[in-house]
Amino acid sequence: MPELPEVHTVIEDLRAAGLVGMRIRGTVVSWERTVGGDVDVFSSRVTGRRIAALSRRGKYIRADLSGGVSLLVHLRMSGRLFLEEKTAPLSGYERVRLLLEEDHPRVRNDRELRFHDPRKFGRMVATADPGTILDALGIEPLSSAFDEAYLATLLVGRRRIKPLLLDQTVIAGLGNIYVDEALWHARIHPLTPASSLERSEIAALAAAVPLVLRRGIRNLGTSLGSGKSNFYLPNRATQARNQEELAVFRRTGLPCPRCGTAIERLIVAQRSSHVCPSCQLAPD
DNA sequence: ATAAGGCCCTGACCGC
DNA sequence: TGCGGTCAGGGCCTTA
Repeated sequence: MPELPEVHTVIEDLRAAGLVGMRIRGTVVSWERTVGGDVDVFSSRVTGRRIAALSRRGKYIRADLSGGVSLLVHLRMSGRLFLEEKTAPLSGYERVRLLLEEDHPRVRNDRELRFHDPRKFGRMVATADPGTILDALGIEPLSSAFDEAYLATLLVGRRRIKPLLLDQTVIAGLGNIYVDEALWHARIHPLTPASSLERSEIAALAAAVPLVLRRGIRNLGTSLGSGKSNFYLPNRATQARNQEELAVFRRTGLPCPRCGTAIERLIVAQRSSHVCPSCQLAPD
């Protein structure tokens, strides 16, 4: 599911639900690998600590806990976070549950943060040194430092543009959806060598990336798949509506919103990619 | 640095 | 209904 806009939405949901300020009074881990393999170490690092702040870095959710510990959550393909009453029924897909209590105004301990993850790819890591993980990430594409000049420096000597944009150590937060959308906006084919982009194309891409991300955030994320049993919904599932504004992603055979040509699908870096063959000309 | 392929996992969906 | 193949929004690892 989640790329930058979806992770952003999840964090906003948790903040609005009152997660910041709550204290972790215990854990229930039912899939050890989610927490890095050692349940006791994980539990002892987080138990008793207060959630002091929530933030995002790339596709990571970062919860800073009291005592200098940070909890890093990566949702990968199917992870979701729910702040729920402890009496709410379990789905069977909860891999980690953080039992919570509220300090104020009077102590309640009837809620828990549930990490729901059918495919078990997600991770929840407790560490005193989050920089070890987060410092490896590239630039935040919504920061003011991400501009045409900076993007140009990332492209020098590099090969195909799409794998470059998906590389989290280069730019942090883009995934398959928003890369395809940004390339369509900039009229760049995903196989184009990054080092061959012209100045005008770099400028277009530098504008398209934040454009598609901000639109995604405004729309509360993209929710794909159909029907009731969609595993890939962000928390505000019923409100996510960016899928209605996608130009090319998973729109194979449908008309390009700009020129009407049928959208085509191809594989780039083992990921499905979607292009308008008229707007995005393939390299030689 | 780059690219391919395997792997981690489960569920939805489609054709037979 | 069952079975097998394909696909999935991510990322890590190994091999050329």
